[in-house]
Amino acid sequence: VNTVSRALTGKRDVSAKTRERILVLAGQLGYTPNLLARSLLRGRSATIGLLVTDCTNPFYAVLIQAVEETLSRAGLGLLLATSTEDVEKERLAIAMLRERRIDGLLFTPVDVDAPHVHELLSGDLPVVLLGRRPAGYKGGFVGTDNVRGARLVAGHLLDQGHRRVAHLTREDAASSARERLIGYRKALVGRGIAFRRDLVHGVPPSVKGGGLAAEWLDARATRPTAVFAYNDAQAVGLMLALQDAGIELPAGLSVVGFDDIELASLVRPALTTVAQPTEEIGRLGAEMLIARIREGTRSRMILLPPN
Amino acid sequence: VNTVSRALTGKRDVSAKTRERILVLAGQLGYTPNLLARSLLRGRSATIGLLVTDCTNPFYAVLIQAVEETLSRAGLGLLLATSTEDVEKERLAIAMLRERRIDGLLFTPVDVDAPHVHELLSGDLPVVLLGRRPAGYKGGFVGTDNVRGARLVAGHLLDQGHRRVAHLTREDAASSARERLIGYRKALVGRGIAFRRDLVHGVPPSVKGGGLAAEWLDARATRPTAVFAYNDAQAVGLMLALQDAGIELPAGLSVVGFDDIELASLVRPALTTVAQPTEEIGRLGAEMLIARIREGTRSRMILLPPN
DNA sequence: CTGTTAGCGCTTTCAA
DNA sequence: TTGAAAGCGCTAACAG
Repeated sequence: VNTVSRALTGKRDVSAKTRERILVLAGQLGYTPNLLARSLLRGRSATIGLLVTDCTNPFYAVLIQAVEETLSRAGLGLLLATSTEDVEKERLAIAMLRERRIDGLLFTPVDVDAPHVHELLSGDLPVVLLGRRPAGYKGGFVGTDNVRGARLVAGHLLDQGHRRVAHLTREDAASSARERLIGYRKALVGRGIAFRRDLVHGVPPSVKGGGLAAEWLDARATRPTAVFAYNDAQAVGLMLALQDAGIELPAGLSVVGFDDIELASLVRPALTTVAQPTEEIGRLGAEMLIARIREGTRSRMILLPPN
Repeated sequence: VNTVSRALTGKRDVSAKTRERILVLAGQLGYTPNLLARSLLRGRSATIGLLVTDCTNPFYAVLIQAVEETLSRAGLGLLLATSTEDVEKERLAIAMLRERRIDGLLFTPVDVDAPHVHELLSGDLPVVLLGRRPAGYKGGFVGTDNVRGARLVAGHLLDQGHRRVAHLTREDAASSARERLIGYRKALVGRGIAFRRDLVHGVPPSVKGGGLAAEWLDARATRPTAVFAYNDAQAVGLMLALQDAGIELPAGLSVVGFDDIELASLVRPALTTVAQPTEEIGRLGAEMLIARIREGTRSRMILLPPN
């Protein structure tokens, strides 16, 4: 048994003849090593967990793809789980992944302040957070500089002369929403314009949410001249609702988004938006986790500039 | 050790008092059962593999989400791999999944006639194919009735009076493309219109591919009055290329697609298309595989009607 | 009801 | 260079 093991894993102390014989036979018999047994012994499963909120979201779809490619190049497997923005489902998913003894976890928390997230981050499992992080967190993280991105794109509207710029946000606990709100505020304040709470409105971060925002706009006495949406899906939903109501864009309302998903370039007029380096987030996150697991490299915070 | 195992897995022969003591202690110690060890013993890993070509494609994104939710409800893990439409990467991915001893595989082959696919399908691992299948295959499959869908949507164009209807296809070995071509042909022949090879053109199944198709159209002497695209991405790419060239739609050209991805409803004019019941494909595929693994139910072919 | 033993397939250590 | 033995954490079978 031992000699076979040594031959197949390419160790030195096997004669060329024996190795040859073993490899041929293994091929004929269709032998596939059992990684479960190896993992049990070594205490490492060569498998990474990825826990996101929703694969359907194009941002996560791209992220998953980038992570998968990076891991597979490193010979690691990918256990995927989704929380569908549900804290309880997230808790169960983490338990499921831990039972399977993942070597590390890439994770987008639903609520960065949930107790089980805190527990996870102070535990032994190597974790790299993607895109969302608790305030004051010092561990591994890769994400977009949301504050900067929001300031950029909201500032763009202001620089075009808009003074009543509304901001669509989301109502759940996503840290990205808080950060984009801060950037929006900074853009205003930096230009000496007062921040007005009543120009901020929370809707779901989806095309449908954008549609709801159109109703909110309609119900207001003085209409904003521009809107900075939390993400592209909202922005497109808003644009379409307005266009379908016969409003000409961008004359009737200027809209900017966030994410630069493919869709942003496919609507007309094309959506002005700020790009998250999504692929890079996935790749760097996976690489950071691999370095942590293999070399024990301490994980850092990487804030990528938006574009 | 045994008593602890029995208590945690909820077996009967443990006194209530002992069980209580064990559960409390396990909680305090943060004990998580090691599924690798259990799997090694039982010969089942409680984990399913899902091998798709590309997570970025919205069709697969929805599929992955549906599969994940079905599996997690059944207490199963999901090992995800992607082939990026590359046959060799696909072969390696299958080996990777087998090493990890998945209990079954949900699979979208790049090329249904590749030797390693044949080998896989005649092996012992329970497999359910999604969306694509080899000719004459008799095992587990869930997919859309592409022939019927194509006939439906191409027929729609013909019924509107179009006579020169072109078909965009893809050039690789995807069985879905062959089937949609057959449906297109049937729609023509059923109405007594001759099939013309020169009205069929292969481009990549993406927005960009649709853009290429616009160039192909321009280069033709007599222009088709309508186009049936392989999928929505192609259709949208074509529409945008024409619109950006100043052509009015649908007056200048009628376009229909296939898939009914979200994007189809977000372009203007909204794209006429035929819906694949994507979520259902994912859910039924996963359920079929679970039934096969747990009850030994023989897997069938399920051809879902398009919409 | 509880404890002991064996063994899943592999790799590490040590002996031949 | 090869083989034998031990043990990773768990559960099935059986003894107490």
